[in-house]
Amino acid sequence: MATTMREVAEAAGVSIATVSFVVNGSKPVAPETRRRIEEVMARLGFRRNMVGRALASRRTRIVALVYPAMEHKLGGSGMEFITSAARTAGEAGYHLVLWPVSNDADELTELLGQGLVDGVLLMEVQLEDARVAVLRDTRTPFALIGRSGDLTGLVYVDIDFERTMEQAVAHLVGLGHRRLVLVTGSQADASFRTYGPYVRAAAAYRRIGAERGFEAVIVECEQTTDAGRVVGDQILRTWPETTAVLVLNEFAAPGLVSGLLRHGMRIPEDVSVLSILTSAEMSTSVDPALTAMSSPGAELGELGVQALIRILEGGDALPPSLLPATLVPGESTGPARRSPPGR
Amino acid sequence: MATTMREVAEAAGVSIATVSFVVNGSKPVAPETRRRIEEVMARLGFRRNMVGRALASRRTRIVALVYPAMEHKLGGSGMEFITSAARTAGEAGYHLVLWPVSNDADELTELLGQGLVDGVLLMEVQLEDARVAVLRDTRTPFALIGRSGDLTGLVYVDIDFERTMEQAVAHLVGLGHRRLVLVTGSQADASFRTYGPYVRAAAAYRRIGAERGFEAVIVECEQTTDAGRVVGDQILRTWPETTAVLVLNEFAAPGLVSGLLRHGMRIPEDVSVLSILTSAEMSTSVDPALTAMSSPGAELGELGVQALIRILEGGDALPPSLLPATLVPGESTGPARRSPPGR
DNA sequence: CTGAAAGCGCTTACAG
DNA sequence: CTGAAAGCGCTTACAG
Repeated sequence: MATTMREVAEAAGVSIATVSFVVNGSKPVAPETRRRIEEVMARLGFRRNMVGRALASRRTRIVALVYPAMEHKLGGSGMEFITSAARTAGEAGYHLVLWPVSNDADELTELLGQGLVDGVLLMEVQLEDARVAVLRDTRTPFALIGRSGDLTGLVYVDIDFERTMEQAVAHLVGLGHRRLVLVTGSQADASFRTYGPYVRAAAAYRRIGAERGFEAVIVECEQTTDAGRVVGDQILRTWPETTAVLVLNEFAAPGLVSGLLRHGMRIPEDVSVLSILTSAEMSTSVDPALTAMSSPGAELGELGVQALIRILEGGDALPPSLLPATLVPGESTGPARRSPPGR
Repeated sequence: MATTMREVAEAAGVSIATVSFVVNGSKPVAPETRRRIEEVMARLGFRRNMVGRALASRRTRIVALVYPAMEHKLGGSGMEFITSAARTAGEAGYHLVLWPVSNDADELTELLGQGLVDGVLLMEVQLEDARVAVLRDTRTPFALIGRSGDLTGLVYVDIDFERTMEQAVAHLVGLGHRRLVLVTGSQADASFRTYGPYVRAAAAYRRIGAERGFEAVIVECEQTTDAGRVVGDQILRTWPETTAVLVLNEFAAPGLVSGLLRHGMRIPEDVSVLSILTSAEMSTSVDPALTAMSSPGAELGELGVQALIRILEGGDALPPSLLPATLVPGESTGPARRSPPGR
């Protein structure tokens, strides 16, 4: 059905090697010969078969996106991330396969053994991650989205938690807030125990608090609306002087807002809420619309794929990229109140 | 690095053909020979290389998920859908590549020409879709998620809009509602002009209205929170006797709720809201939590891949599957009010 | 600048 | 039941 290189070669009266040279630009070819070959290729609608090419060149130009099957910590920006990764791969002549795997290292080993992919983009990396060991042992080129504990020799892109938290705090402090609470995700669940984002954001927050001289209050909370409501409660009872809450927990943020509203708090007049690493859909679905530090999902996907392909093409490794989230104004933050909230 | 079949054959003292027979179970092999080969394979950690296999068998066992790059009509259940599709493929020994393409048919033609995939799962199909023509012309096996206009000879899975709308209406009518409004997505945008879900849901709704003897009021609305608020307004002004609203527009639903609340309506005491084809995250992020007809995202992904693989393996085509959404109780629907809403 | 040839790792008629 | 051989569609030293 599809035209092969051999057919092109015959029709152009050359060897298939020569056709290969013009297709790949891998060796100089006489202008007239090249013209003839190109004309034939266009006429026959030739496209080089990726499988033959892969077998001969020992490079499939396929990369795998490996992520935990069960969870969707990616949150609302998941599709954005994945689409961006796939498009970036496509633009570089690569393809992206999806490998939603269990945490079990064996499944990844099995998949790698099939020889289908040249490299792996590993997501949702935990501070200790068995999959990183598998990739190293099998000498599979890989890049991380997010960071594991030992960064020696690793290529990764991640969110810049330092700058993200700094901007978040600066936004609130600029509005006069001094009494803040940070709500992160729960790490009670084993798979979250060493989940980088919470750990790093909390660390950055503590540092900033120390520098600016405020107490860094941090509360953990499950990734659900209900848990968000409960935390709203808890904050009002335990730290009644709080004027602003930062939430790094996309699925709890709406609950936190409605929890505060139900207690008669006005947002942002009585309490400001700033949601960190949130998708636009989630931010605007809440009333009042959340002011948010918007997740750089698409950029992470693009940079991650670029970093991986760079390794595959033998270039110098890209330096680690850290991307801050960007502040997207909403209606949930405003000037700090001067006195205790009125009822 | 990786062990090849030839190495296994040598170590076991047989031909590579025989190794192939035991790996594939494609021909009977003497028990003792088989045992020896299996022992060697285990010892050397042999895994059959997919690329060599693909080239020789003329089947890559890779399928592509083709979807429009720019839009994310999948909404909140997008990741769920894609993950389910990838896992189902994996369980059948296939891989799933992601092809976010423009609506431009050329890009798809180009990708198909590379010979990388055995078949295509086509998403977000419009009632008239150029990509379907490309797939037919290139004789690429494919299955649809959603239906295009001409269904002759097509394999597809889709949401069962008839049953979904019937259940939705039955839920509300059971609560005493008789004055309903259906809010769908806007079709002003060209790419939505012939977007199946809106067309089919509206048609089903009209039929049900006619059967049950109520007026089928339908309003279109952009896919944003703000547009949802405006529509809330419009409904209260134009059809003040409305006691329940059905929304087939995930991103407008939160706005519709807050719009109604801002006008002093109580939900569900004054007006019930039932959100159709919504993700759990979106439903629970709203206060009050939305009663919803939950999108069968994961099931669609699974069935779509199964239908496609069935074609690839030469089995009888699966009959079209239509999956209804399932009612997930929330707090946004309740008994119809008896009199005009109080202020 | 161009070609003949080996080879990538498998599958699959064809013989025996 | 097993093997020798051709071949899938390319790439890539190696010669010339």
